[in-house]
Amino acid sequence: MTRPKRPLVRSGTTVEEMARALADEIVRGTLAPGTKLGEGGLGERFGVSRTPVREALGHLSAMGLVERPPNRRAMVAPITDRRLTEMFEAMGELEASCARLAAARMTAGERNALDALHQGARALVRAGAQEAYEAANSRFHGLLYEGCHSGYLRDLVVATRNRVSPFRRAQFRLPGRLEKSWDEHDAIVRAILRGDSEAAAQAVRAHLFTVSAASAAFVTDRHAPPPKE
Amino acid sequence: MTRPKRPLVRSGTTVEEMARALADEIVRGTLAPGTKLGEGGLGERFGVSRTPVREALGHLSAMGLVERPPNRRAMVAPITDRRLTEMFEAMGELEASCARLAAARMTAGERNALDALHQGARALVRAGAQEAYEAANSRFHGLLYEGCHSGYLRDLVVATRNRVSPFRRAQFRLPGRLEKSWDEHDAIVRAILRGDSEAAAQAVRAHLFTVSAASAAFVTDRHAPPPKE
DNA sequence: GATGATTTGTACGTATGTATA
DNA sequence: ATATACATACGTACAAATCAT
Repeated sequence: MTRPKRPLVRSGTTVEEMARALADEIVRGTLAPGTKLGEGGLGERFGVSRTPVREALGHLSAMGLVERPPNRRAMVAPITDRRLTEMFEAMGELEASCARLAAARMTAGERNALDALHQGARALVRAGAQEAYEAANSRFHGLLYEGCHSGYLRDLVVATRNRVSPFRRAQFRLPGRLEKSWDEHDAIVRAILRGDSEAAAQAVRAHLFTVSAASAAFVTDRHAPPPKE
Repeated sequence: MTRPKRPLVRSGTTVEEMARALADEIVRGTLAPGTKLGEGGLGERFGVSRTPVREALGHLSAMGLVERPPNRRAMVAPITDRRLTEMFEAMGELEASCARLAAARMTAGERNALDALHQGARALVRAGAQEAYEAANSRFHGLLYEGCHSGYLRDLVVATRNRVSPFRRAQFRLPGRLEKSWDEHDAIVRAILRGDSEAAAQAVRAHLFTVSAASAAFVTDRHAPPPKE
């Protein structure tokens, strides 16, 4: 919690650092939706004045991660159940688009990398290595995003993924989820390897649908957003 | 119970006003990509100090409409040909997703409104009313975005549309473009009215593909982004 | 409902970094 | 290559709005 002075080796500007740090905490779930973010408090915490804090909040607000009502404290964007459902759905559509394009465009090297990663994950499933599988899962989807060879589409899907990520973290704790996830990935990989765009898109939609359902099982406790400070 | 102390005319804070105004000019093409936006100049123009200007620029930057290199003047985001192609492609995918969902979810009223608008536009095509058709075209696509009943997906597609809009303005000036556009819309409407999701998605992709090609014909004069001011 | 304490919105000053003659 | 001009990054000051009592 002690961030006394600013490190002289700055990767970018102070604002970017803060925005990244905060975005990270929001995405990781450390900062729960609804948490209020006073400018003064943040400034103290990061050892800067309110000006850069405000700018960072501006970025996060434009990213949709925080809400900023005029003259009131900013807060981590609370998400209604309806909005969350919509985001999962959009996520499915976006990833399906990625997969459709990836099936047609991936290089041989990319296809091999995808398959290798996927086959390697089989061992993690058998071992029940939840953490490791989660990481492999992230890389798997990342390869899909890159495979579509469209930076813009990748940006959209990554942004959406970040916004739903606090809610999908726990899904792998459901019994049997690892095995099912691997099987679903398998259908995706097969379709892509044989270059079947429509099948790939369809498989991804099916996969994301179950992810959405599994995640929803962990989000039963949100209704109206009561300010939880 | 509602007692807004502040006149609602002032639709938000100064920053929001400026951000909207600038975004509008960028989207309309009044501010060409590459145009440099000095903080001092903008502040003078809007009659405010640099602080709110900076915040507005932060918003626009996060939206991707302006680029903000550290310690240098901000500029209207220059777009490479590659990026533009990617955005048109993503636009097609997003609208196709909207259409797929719309075909399954639109209410009877929404279907009627879509069909009515479309049939009405036939007269505009015959009259060669370019301006009017362009407006009808906007409403047509807007109805698709609403018809998917997903606010999040709508936001994504609208944001993308705004970013490519400076480049698609001129497409209707191509000879025969109005007729072709109407025919393509017709395929979309028919698929939606009969509830055929896949056909609707496919028709939209085809439509956007030709829009992209028609627009590209007007964007032959951009290569590397030479600072143009 | 009125009043004092917080917090935000905006202005402006200074230091530092970048481009340019 | 050096110096000059200029634009940005951040800090501080104060008014207006909000909230808590």
